[in-house]
Amino acid sequence: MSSMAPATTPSAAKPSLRERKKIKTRQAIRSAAYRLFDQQGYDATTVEQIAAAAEVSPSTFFRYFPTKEDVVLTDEYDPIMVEALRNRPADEPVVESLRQAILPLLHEMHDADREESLHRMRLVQRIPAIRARMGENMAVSCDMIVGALAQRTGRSPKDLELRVVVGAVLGGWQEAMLHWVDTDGTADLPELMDRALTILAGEFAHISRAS
Amino acid sequence: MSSMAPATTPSAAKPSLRERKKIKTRQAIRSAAYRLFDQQGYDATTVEQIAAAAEVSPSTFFRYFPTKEDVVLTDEYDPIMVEALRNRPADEPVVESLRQAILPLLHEMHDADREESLHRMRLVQRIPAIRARMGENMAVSCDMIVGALAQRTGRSPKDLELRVVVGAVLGGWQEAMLHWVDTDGTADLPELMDRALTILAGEFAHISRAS
DNA sequence: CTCTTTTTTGAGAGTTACTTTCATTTGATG
DNA sequence: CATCAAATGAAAGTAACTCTCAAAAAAGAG
Repeated sequence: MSSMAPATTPSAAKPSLRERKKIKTRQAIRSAAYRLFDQQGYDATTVEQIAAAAEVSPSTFFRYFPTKEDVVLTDEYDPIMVEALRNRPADEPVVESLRQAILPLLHEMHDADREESLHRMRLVQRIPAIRARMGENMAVSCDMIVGALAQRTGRSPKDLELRVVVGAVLGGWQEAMLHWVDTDGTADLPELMDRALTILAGEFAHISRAS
Repeated sequence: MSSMAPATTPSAAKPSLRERKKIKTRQAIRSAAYRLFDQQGYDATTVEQIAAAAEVSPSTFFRYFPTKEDVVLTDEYDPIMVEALRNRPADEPVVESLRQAILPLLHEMHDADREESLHRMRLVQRIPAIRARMGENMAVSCDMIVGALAQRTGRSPKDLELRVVVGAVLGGWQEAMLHWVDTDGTADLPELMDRALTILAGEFAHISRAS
């Protein structure tokens, strides 16, 4: 999902020297950026400063991150999520599949990167530009998830039901994450998300049709 | 909600000459912008071109629209929505209040501005920068709606249930609108949204707890 | 109508994110 | 070592957005 974690080396096999250098540079840029964001704020920090602090040229910065926002929002979980969704039984209800795909991800994130995730979500909450990009990532994730589910269930990717359900779950998810930030990360994130889904079940159960 | 319509003169009483001029300028800029977007695409159109086509200076452009994206995304419906939510009975279920507040808005939009809404949503769908801003507006709307509902029901604005439900409804709403664009606006938007809510009710009804 | 006050506008210069190009370096490979 | 491909840096360019200040236009009072 949007704005999760910056990949804790996803099972590296045998990185060549070049790869290792690339990874190191990437992380050097990122941590320099976070340091500066903390010191002077996001907007007040220019890309040139980040590049200088990481000891690379500005052009190198943009080679690693297409935009300044991408330093914060790099989503490495979408493919995992799509894969998880593909492997669910074809006749499982959509929401249940989503739950089963999301919760393990949250657990992994919670165990491995809690501090950094919190840091990142705080920026998402505070900086409009980042919130905006988060929204875009959301839309992209939504498309991918809908695509995966459509394929699995043989429906069209334009199917109203699919899209609405996925959109709703992601919308609820985002709010759950923001709530988590509001509590300063004291709550248990996966448990929070589980609760969120239960809430939705309770709320929507009474709706039929009206107008 | 985010990215709806550019206000069809919301019950104008007696605009002074100054006001009238302002409105005219605003619309001149907007229609010039839409014309150019159609001709050359959004990204290829610079603010200077828009200003020139509308016969104002670039500085004037930015006085009317803080960013280029705001030409497309100007939300005049949030206050109406909040007002509608305040006037609902205090013990009404949250989702029902949302439905009752949203549907009339969609009807109004559908009757008054269908063509322009469609035009706008097409840009939302196609242009990443606009989609991003749409996401941000979404978040802002979400906050406002949560705030209104929190006040009405005496809950905290940080209340998990409230936030998750509102987030989910807005997420579903957005997808419904995008679906509407996919059908080229042939569907009836309010009916679509009503259907979306019904779908959610059906989907979430089966969830309880697991893990 | 005239003078004063306030608002709107335009011109221009400045900042910064982001792009593009090209020459140089540096790690990989036979 | 020699050759090839990839990573880097320097530098110039674009366009969105900001800021300042002075001119023009409207509102209001005498």
